Parts: sequence; structure tokens; C-alpha cells
Amino acid sequence: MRGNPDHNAVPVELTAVIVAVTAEEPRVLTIQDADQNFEALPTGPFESDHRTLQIGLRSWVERQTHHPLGYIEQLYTFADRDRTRDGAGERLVSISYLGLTRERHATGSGDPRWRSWYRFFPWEDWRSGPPVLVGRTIAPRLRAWAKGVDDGATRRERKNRIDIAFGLSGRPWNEELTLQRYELLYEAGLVPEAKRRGLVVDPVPGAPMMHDHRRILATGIARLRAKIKYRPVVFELMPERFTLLALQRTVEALAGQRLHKQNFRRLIDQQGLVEDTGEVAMQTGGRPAKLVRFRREVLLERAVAGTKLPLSRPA
Amino acid sequence: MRGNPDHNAVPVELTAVIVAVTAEEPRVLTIQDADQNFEALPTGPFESDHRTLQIGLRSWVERQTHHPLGYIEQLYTFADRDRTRDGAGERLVSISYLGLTRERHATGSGDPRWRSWYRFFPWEDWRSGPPVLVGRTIAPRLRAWAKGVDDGATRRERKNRIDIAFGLSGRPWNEELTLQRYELLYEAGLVPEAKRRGLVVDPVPGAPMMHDHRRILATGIARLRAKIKYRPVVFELMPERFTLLALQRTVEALAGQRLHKQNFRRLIDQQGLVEDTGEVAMQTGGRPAKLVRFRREVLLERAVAGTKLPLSRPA
DNA sequence: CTTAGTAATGCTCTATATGAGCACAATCTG
DNA sequence: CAGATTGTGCTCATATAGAGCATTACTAAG
Repeated sequence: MRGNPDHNAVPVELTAVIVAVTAEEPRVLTIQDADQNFEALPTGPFESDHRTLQIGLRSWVERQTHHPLGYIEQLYTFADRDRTRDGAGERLVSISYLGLTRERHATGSGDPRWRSWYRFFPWEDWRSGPPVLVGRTIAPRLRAWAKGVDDGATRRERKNRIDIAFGLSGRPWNEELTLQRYELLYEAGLVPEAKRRGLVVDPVPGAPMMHDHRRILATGIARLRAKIKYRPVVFELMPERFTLLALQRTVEALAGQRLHKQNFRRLIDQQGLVEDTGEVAMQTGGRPAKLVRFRREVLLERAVAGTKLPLSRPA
Repeated sequence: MRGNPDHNAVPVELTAVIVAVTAEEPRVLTIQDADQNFEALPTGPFESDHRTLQIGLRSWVERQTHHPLGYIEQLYTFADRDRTRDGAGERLVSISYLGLTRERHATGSGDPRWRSWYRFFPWEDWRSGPPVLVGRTIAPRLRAWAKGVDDGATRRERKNRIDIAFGLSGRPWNEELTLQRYELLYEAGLVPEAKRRGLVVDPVPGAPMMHDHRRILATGIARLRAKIKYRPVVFELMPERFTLLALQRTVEALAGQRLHKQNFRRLIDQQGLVEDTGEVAMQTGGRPAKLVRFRREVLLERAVAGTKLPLSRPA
């Protein structure tokens, strides 16, 4: 407890979860790791010639993707021991960020591409109802893992965590628990990444990523799913003009859940989040829809405005 | 955008916001910086012999305060350019954590002591109604700062931010905006810390801290004030057995606001957060109160349980 | 032209949550 | 005993959330 402790100099990198929604799929920017044949999140250097980390990240991403980043938020700083550069040895600190943008063809080294995030987390997409993957594969395997301990207390605790995270035993599905779900699967040895920790692995479907990048992505998804409920960040993912249904589909893509259409619209206009452009979209396949635009002023009017969306609430 | 960027090795430290509530005051553990005569948050080394940062921080705090840390959560990683060790030069990364405990005599170098956090943020305590400091000093000075720009858009934007952050022009006070308030004061040159950024300073009351520690503390306060509304973390600050009023006073101390007693109790028992011990406290000064204890089981029952408290909601 | 199909949009109904207050009970202090 | 202080039960108005019905305005197929 000193004012000026000795500082260990440690390698620091920035890792970005860059999200866009296209064709009703939430997508994340990934690169291909040449050596390991794993997909990875784009990782940038910690440059000290920027005033803040955020500015540095923004300029770096924009340089690489040639597209402005609408919104940036720090996610988490990872520095666990197993997070070393090559197996063991030096410790690596990784400061992760969440960024929102609109999809664009990305260029750069490492073969950047936009991937649906459900490629990495197929169990997170409940838009067409409960995925069979959960009921048929994940639930039984997790149950088996829980039953496999001798200690009764641990067993009960595991069962509880599983039920809560995956909405079993009559509990509701909570789309915000993405990280908890991934961590459970990791602990239970059901994702390939766990092998590096020496666990026995018999993986469930879902593409793995390099290092702990899938955990970082899970953190980003969880954060974004939570955020859209009380901050108007969805609009960063929308084009200038859009229909209310398009907005709803975007939210649904992120949340992995369907929403009640009328209630969704009620919320949006109760809060005055959008305004008419006067134009209509005729190619909707049904009655023409008004084209609206985001009222940027709301960002000023109520700094902490809520975009309360009809999704499961923390209770 | 490479898989294996070059890593700049950077000094990394851990900074802790350790909170306890005693005698209806929220307190934070500080140390005295010998050189600069400023109070500071305890800062620890980044030790690589712990499996996770959290474990490292926990053991370090417990070693120093001789008291268990009930709850730890990562706050934010600061690495702005002005955050260098001595004025200019080397960049410093500081990973900050929020920890909850019960007050104890702390020992260690640096003269550790528990300080009411309202010592550093006197405008944050609204338990006895709106502080005169806000109306008489802060509001007029901020207004003057806003008026002092030529650009009309910037002026309006500043006025808006001020109104929202400090609950002016008929807006409600929102206790969660602690960080925004501090940052406004910083920008306006109303805190001593701003001098280091070369701003002209005419400070309002409130003790400054070393480096950007007051900003880190503001981050911790804001986070905790938000958290108590949907997670049962208050109990980490309570003794084993307590009365409902004591619990309410603790929440009020943190939130800096009074709560409606009956509604508070309604929430607590609707959610089954506590259970009777069978004992009563006779020294209440009034009718004897039941002594209750936290039902630890709720942490299992609903991992993300809400302790919805009757405080201002984001909308 | 008619019939489906698909969306947009307006409205209602119910359950629940929240904010505020009244009334009264049980204790202590002076 | 009066007055202060706290605990505790209860009510009431309002806001919000979840669910569904009905109607309107288009396109495409027959």
C-alpha cells in the first residue's frame, strides 16, 4: 500500500469487438491467424502517441476498416495468468473495447471478415425459438458434468448455475447471460479453448477462437445486449433512414430474441427517439412503411436516455 | 490489424477503491502521499504470480487491511496521456477495482485511513436536501463557464450537460451521474486537479486527490450507486445481523439520498433478501426492531437477482 | 378482379411496479 | 405522562409492461 509502487513493465495490447448488423445478422470483425488456423479478434498495439486509449483505438480501427466507428466503449481488461504470449512465460495484458459501426468491406492484413456472432455462439440465437442444440446437447452434457462431482454442495451449486444461465427447470431465458454461459461451458470442458487449460474436452458446436478471444466476444455481446435496453446505441448500427421494422429486426438480431411489434413501436415513439422523414419505403412486401431517422438531439436532451426495450429485465 | 502485433511494454499498476459504510457515512480507504501532500487511493503492484488480477488484488488488500474483501469488481483501465509518472514521459496504465468490506483499523505504510467520500465530493450528498453548495456556488460557476464560449452550439451543449448532471432547470437529480459531474467540473476548471492540464483553476469545495484518483473514485461511486439497484451487494457492507433501518441508512449513505421507508421495506421482503434471526434490537431509540440476516441463498437462486431499490431510474 | 400474404398502425385490457401517504404500535427519555 | 423515535400494516393513484384484437395499405398469384 504505497503511493509509488514499483511498476512491472508488461506488454499491453488492445483487442476490439467491432460489431455491425447486416441482413438481420449481428456480425463481428475477425481476422485469420496464419499460424494457428483460428479466427481471432483484431488486436492493435498500445500506442502512446494518442491522448486516450479510446482515441488510439478509434484511429487504428478506422485506418484499417476505412469506416467511422460510431460508438466505442471499454469492455474489460484481461490479464489472467494463462493469457501469455506463447504458452507460458510473460504475462500479457489486453484491454478490450466494444465498437459499433455499419458493415463495410474491410481490408488489411490478416484477411479481415465479418462473421455472424452466432457462428461462435450458436446457442445464443433464440429468434426461431429455443435452439435444439440447447435441449438436446448442451443441457444434458452440463447436467452430466454437474452430477459428476461428489460434493453435494458443489453439485447443487453447479445445477443452479446451469439452470439460471440456460433457462432450464422452468426458468426464463435471459439473453444477457452470454458470458456466464460461455464460462460454464468452458469449466465443463465443452469448448475447445478449455484444452489449453488442460481440461478434458468434448466440444459442443460453435467455432472456437484464438486465445481467450471468444470470452472477450462473449463479454462484448453481453454488454451490448444489456446496453441496448437503456441507451440508444442501436442507432449507431442503422443507416441514416430506416423503417421501424428494420430497427426492430436489428435489435432482435442483437438480443437473439423476437419482440412484440406493437409494444416495440410504442416504446420507440413514447420516447421520441425517431422522427419522420416524410418518405416511405415501398418495398416492404406489405403496406408501405414510413422511413424515419434517429433524433440525434435525444443524446443531448437526456444524456442517459433509456431506450427501454421489451426484453427480459434483470429481475 | 495483425494477429501478433508488437507489444510495447508499459508499467501497469492496480488502483483500488475500497469502500465501507460506518456510522451512516460511506468511507473509502486512502493513503497519504508523502511528497505531494495529497491523499491518494491505495495502489498496488501488478504481480504476475497470481492467477487472475482479481485474486492478486484481493490478497494484496487483505494483507494490508487485515480484513476480508467481500466483493471485488473491475472498474476501468485508465491510460490517458496525461497519466504519466512524473509530468511527461512514460505512459502509465492503471487498472482500477472496486472492493466492498467492513471498516477496520487499517495498518500499513502511507498512513491509511478511512475517509467519508463526501469529503472529496461534497455536492454528492443530498440526504439533507439539495446542498447549498450546488445552488450557490457550483451552478452559477458552471453556467458562467458555459456562457463563456462564443459558439452557440457548444454553449447549448454545455448548458444541457450541466442541467442534466446537476439536476437544474427542473430536471431531477440523478445520483448515478457522479462521474459526469466531476468531469464537468474538471473541464470547467473548478477542481484543483485541472491545473495539471494547464487549465485556469478556481476550485469549488471538495478535497483533491493525487493524479486522477478522484476521477477513479467518482467512477467507483457511480458504479456502486448503479449496482445497488439491481444486485444485492449492499449486504457486503453490513454486519452479520442488522435491522432494516440500518440497511436503509447504508443504502442512503451510498446513494446520498433519502428513501421512503415503507417502500424500502416492501422491496426488501418482496424479494426475500433477508430472514429473521428471531432476535430484536432494543437500543433503537424507538420500538424494538427485528434483527435480520442476509439470505445468502439468493445469490444462488437468482444469479442476477435484483435488489431493486427505490432510487431514480435511468429514464 | 379476387384472394392471399405481409406489414403498418391504432387501440384495449390486465397485471404489476412504483411513489406517496395515513394510521397505529412499541419502545425510550425527560 | 408527554413527546420523540422507530417499526409495521395498509391503501391509493399512476406508470409501465406484456399480450392480443382489429383495421389499413400495399404486393403477388390466380
